[in-house]
Amino acid sequence: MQKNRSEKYHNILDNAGAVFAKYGFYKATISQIASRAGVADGTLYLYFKNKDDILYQYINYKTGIVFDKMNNAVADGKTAEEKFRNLIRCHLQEFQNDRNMAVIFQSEVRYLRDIQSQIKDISKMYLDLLSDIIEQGQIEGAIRQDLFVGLVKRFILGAVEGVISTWVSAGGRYDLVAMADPLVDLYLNGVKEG
Amino acid sequence: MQKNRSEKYHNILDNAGAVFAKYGFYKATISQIASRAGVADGTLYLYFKNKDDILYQYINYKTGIVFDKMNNAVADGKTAEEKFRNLIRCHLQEFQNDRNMAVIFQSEVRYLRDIQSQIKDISKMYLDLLSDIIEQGQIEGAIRQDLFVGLVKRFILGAVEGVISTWVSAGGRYDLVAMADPLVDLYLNGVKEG
DNA sequence: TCATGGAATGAATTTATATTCATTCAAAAA
DNA sequence: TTTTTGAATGAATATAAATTCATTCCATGA
Repeated sequence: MQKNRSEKYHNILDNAGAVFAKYGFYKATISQIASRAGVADGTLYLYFKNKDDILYQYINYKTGIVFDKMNNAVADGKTAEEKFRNLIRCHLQEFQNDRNMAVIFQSEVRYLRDIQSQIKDISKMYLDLLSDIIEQGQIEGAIRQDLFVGLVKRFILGAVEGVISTWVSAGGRYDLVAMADPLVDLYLNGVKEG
Repeated sequence: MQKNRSEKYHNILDNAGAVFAKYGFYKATISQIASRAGVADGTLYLYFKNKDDILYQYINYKTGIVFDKMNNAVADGKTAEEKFRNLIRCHLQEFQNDRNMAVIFQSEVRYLRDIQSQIKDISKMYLDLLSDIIEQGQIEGAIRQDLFVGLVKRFILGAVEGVISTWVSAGGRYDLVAMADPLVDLYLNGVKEG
């Protein structure tokens, strides 16, 4: 039953994620995390430098996973539209699969900003993926030329985050991934008749 | 030079906003706020119940102002498209005018969620305005009938918030309101060619 | 069976800061 | 000028929780 170092590290990280998601970083206590992880308070300090470091490691770890999945999703598409649809679907899928992560990414905006220089920055990677997709789409003739690309990228990311945020607030009770196609339709065609 | 009760109250509120925006709610201290407002620590407790109450009052106050402006902006438009454009422009304008507010609304998501039942909820009001605009637009024949309205509303709000968030991260260095028209164009027409 | 060393423990310590309240101040009234 | 009264002060207090570290545990190997 004894776990190796990595298993215990990830066990603490997972439970920290649950506690951070439930109470928020500042209201969460070391004791809550330790007791949920089934270890003593002091044990956390064998694996992490301090409380901040727990959140830092958590975000870094989760970011790495999502990072890879999104890159793969995009690589799986051929046309710009396929790549784009894959990216949005993957995004929704990953956040639906890990609600704690979704809550933390959404709630600890301030913290994320403070550390985003030392960490793989998921937003930056996302925006870069979108740059490539848009450029490819413009070459293919599938996407308008007269776009302010910087704005379009923020527009797209903001809207997905908004949709995820609503899903989180609703307690994750509906299928988030089902939003992918209607969402892509809105991005592509807008809301105007005709 | 002595201020009446209301002036002093608002002076504390403004300075609290600046400190919350700079350090975040939890890292901000009562002493910082008091000293920035030019009063003693204890004085804050003559005007506010406790630290939480300061943020609560701040949000409530700012929400009320923005609330009214947005309602007026929409009322000033005639067609759905005018109303919509006025709303987006007003939104960007108000947040550009008050960067501290923008930062706080963006950073204290968790806190906002925790109190949003006791407070005028700006998101809810916003989504309700959008419902009306979309419905009117569909009647006018300017907006598609085949829309999932719940999604469209979150899509729109999310995208504006994303654009504001980027502006905040960039230190508010460019003109946010200039984004209104290109943004509305994206909502209406999407990114697809043709 | 005993000895060893690294891991885990959790009570005690430290630190930080929110909050209180006895005291002071200052404006207006007498 | 003196008194009164409510506001303001800020040093002292209370509290909560992060962090430390002397002690205990336990798996391993002699």
